[in-house]
Amino acid sequence: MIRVLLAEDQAMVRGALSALLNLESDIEVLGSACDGEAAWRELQKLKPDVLVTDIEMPGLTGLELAQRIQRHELPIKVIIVTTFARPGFLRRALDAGVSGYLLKDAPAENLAEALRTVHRGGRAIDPQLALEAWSEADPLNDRERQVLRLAGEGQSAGDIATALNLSHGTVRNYLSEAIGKLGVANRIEAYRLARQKGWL
Amino acid sequence: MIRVLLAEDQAMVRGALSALLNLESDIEVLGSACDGEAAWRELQKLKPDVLVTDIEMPGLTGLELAQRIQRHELPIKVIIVTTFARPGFLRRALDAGVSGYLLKDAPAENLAEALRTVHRGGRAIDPQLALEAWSEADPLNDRERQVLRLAGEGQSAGDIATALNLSHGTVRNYLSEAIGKLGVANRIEAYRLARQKGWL
DNA sequence: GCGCGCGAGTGACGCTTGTCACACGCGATG
DNA sequence: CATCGCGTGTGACAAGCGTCACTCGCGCGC
Repeated sequence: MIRVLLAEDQAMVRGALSALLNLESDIEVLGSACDGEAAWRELQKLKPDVLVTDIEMPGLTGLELAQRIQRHELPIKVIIVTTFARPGFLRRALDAGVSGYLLKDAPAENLAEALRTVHRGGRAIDPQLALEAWSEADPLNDRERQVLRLAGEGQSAGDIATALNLSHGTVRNYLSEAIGKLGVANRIEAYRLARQKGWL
Repeated sequence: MIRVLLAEDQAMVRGALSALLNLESDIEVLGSACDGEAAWRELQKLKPDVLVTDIEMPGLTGLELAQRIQRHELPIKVIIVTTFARPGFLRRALDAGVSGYLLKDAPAENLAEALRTVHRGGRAIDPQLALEAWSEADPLNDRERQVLRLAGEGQSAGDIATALNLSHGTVRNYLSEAIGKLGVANRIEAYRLARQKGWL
């Protein structure tokens, strides 16, 4: 019997996934949580074999949750199930020691299958995403990331400078750098591209 | 027996919802589709009582699908199930004659309940969203919307002008209008705000 | 100690944006 | 018919943006 905890912020999807897994005779859904912190508490109480978690959740994200499990060396496998086919996310997930990474685009049967594979000690990584993940590294450095994030929220160079205690000119230099590295024409495209790749 | 067709682009969520609904003894999932066009074809073949559809799907969106059903006066109720609590979306959905509008944030039991209500001829609208929907009207006109959409993709005034067969100055006038109406400082914020409200 | 790279800042250049006042044509309304 | 509103276009201006060449200081390796 594979004992599973489910973390997913959208209640309807959570309920539906739970129904889906409970159809399997060798899988038991112990419980579910609507955010990372709740999942962390349940985790310690219920001690499941596998945690199935989304990435985007209020408060603690699925990636941070996986990191925390790794740091505490808990004997719990992690499977990430997410909407986002962002190579950067998969990379960070692997660094956090997760055993599975599936897309919500994948057929529903894959989930139970992945659970079994992981429970047996294997790994279940979306194959085409795995390729992309190693093909392209994040070219941005920390400053460029910070600046780009704020620029994407509509802040001007001046605003960003104040927020980061930099000079207005330096901010524009970083933005220019980022735009150049990403091969796009302006900050908006740069933000969109970086975000889509999961570099944020 | 309530006969249901499911339209949802994310295969895993689709499978999970299907499993969820099939647990109910009075509900039968006839089939499912992964985009709007596929749903439209299935609809005519299977003639379900109720269509449960997401909004964001490749090609034809759930809203457009609902409009099409309304125009053809098909005897099929529509329930929208979406991630987005955007007042503008609900508004457009109601204009398209849908009977239900649920958020994926809502508890999973609500879906079956909503299906029954709608099948009985009632309506199932997320209550708190219903309030917001009438509080704020979309201040943008068609041109402003088009221009803002393209601006949000990083296109310059010149690019947008070419795309819409307008002059470069006119595009800037529209953008300025939109920025003013939304009370923000630049195109990026304008895009974000409009998008969040569902005015897009 | 010297040079090197790197983070940060400066100043200048030309282009893009955001704003505004104004003009034109056209359909609706009086 | 005159007039209004509306969509569109123009021209001008200031501010912001993207780029580049250059500077300064600091830590690191040789």
